[in-house]
Amino acid sequence: MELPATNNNPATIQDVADLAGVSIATVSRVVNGKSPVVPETAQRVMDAIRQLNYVPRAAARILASKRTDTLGLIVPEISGEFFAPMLRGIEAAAGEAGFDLLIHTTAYKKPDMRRHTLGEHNTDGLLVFIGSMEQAELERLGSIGFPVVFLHQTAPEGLDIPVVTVENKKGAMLAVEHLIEAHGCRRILYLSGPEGNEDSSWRERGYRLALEKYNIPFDPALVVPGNFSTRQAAQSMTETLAGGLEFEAIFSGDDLAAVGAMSALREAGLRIPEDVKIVGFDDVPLARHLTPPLTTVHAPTEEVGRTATDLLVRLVRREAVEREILLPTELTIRQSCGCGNG
Amino acid sequence: MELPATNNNPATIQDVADLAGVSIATVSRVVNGKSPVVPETAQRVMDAIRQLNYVPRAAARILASKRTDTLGLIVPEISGEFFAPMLRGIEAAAGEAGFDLLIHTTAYKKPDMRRHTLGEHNTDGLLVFIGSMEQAELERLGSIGFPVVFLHQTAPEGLDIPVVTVENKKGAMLAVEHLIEAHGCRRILYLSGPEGNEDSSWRERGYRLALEKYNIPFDPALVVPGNFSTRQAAQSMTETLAGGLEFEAIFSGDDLAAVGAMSALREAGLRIPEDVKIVGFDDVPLARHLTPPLTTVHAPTEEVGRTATDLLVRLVRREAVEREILLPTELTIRQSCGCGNG
DNA sequence: CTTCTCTATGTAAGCGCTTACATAGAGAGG
DNA sequence: CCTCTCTATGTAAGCGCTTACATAGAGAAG
Repeated sequence: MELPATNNNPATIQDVADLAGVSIATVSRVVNGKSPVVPETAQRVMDAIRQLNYVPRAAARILASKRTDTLGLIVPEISGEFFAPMLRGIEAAAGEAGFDLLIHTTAYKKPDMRRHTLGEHNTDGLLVFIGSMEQAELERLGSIGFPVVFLHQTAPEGLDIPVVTVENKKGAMLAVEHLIEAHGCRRILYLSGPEGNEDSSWRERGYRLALEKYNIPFDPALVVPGNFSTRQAAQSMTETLAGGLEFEAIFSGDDLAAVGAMSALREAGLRIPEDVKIVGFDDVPLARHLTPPLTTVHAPTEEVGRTATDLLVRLVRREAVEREILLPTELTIRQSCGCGNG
Repeated sequence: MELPATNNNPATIQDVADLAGVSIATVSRVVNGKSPVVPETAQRVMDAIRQLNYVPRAAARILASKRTDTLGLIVPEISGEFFAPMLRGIEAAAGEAGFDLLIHTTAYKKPDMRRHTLGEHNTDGLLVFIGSMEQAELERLGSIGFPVVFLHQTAPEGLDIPVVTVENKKGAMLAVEHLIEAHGCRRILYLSGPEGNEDSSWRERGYRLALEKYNIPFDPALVVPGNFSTRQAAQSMTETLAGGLEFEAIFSGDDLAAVGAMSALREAGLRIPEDVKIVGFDDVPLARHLTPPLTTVHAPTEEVGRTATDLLVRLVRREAVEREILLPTELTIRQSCGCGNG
């Protein structure tokens, strides 16, 4: 059996050029669909490419063109439920714009060994999720004008970095107001997110504003750490319950914590929503399937990913972009708040 | 304020060499920790690197060295609950071995535009999840001896590709046997995975073997499509319930489908486990927090990711590897099967 | 039939690294 | 003191592309 290529190495642009009887510049033009190339020539080149199974080496392309056609994504951890839809949005938008995606998670990494895994040397722009990059590195990137877009986090002082997030405050207000108006709750617990988390701060602010609106005094004891984590929320709630704190409802900073809280409540023999009502935030895909189905603030997570990516792509292309995009949230009423057929 | 670099472009190895008063070869040696370099020289180079904020361009490195130090991961979709732990294992193992991770999802992609997003041109090896790569491309990679490891899927005929998966059959048997032995169930429904899915086939086989063992005739009507999807399982179950099919328990091909089934059951007014018992497969993080907590076959998903990555790294280094690794599964009993304090 | 304009293609100079090979000193041994 | 070994460093040749610039024909215009 005759082999198409004489040597055993993967074909290069030169091999293709030779086989097609053209110069490598022409091959490059055909591959990139640029400049004028006569259809016949193009066809010859394409045939040669197919015959040799030619695939352009990304590294050579990048080195020569100074573009990577790759977007970087830095997240603390790809925690399932919440992140999946966002990632889907990012993937889709990046793909449509012709960019690849390099993902890097920073959780559980020893911070000493600072190999620059993602940066200007291997991406055209970076999507940075809340709390996953050092200030110093950010400033460095900012100072060289490298395209960066934040997700769910506004830029630190002095750095002009666009951000895409959701209407946290409004969503939280809607949730808490519903608990107050529709269900007459007055002692509402807030299951907060991680210390310093911006989403959580805004949501707490919305929570407080709703209380204020109905002249319900804010009680710091009712703010319980949930850490946006099922496990930690469950533990917190168990302790809180053991402590004898009284409350009629929970507004959870996110759905994952709500799941943990529900789990703890159930174990303590409390019924939802009869004994304790609960509403979450995010509306993760799973929320509707919980028992009872979780009333929660719907956040357009996939849309956030998509929007941020579009923004980044425009930034990479040096187009003008908005400095902040707030995507709308709305209350999705199911049964955990006491509504419905439950 | 004086700027460290005269030009505004990011520093290259040449700039570092100039500043440190050495040749670029020496800088390269320092950066890669190779060959003998006198400590003083190394220190001078490191100082220069720091001063210039030098970061090696990945593309140049790859082009010159023919190594990418990057592993590719191809998955159909990063569906939350199940995939997160696996990804964590992969990320961790790749990082520890000094590799970056390029992730590519194939779901929802038009198959016509076959840009080779991941391949020998930008990775040293590929981790391929079940059903996410075309046969032809696989054969091409196989023919050039490119390192590939399969996740949850055995290699097609004739291709010598190692696979890492879990003891599906054994796990399924354990689950179904438990339902039969401990709870006296005889009419057990199997909520199957996607058509042709290997995990699902093995699990069904385990299900059948367990039935056989107890002389329970297999009833094809009891195999209901769940598609490993919460939504589709819910829909399927709703239809099945409406059809009046009788059964005492459900063995769900995976936990996500179990969630959907539970949701449908609840809506139909059926109690778990009193009216219908259910056990899942995978033991996703969420399983313990469901109502009632889901009895399920625990699969070491993170370990699968880690093991597969280790295997791939060894393959990349041209070391000998096993052709198939089966990680152990075990039954995690909670309350949805009727056990426990529920 | 020139000369001018285009347009399709070729030429060649890098892009920023790695690495085989060359080379220069410094000791060691005689 | 001269030669022989080493060892630390320098030299330079690519790696496989992109792209500015050069060039060659083919018409169009005079």
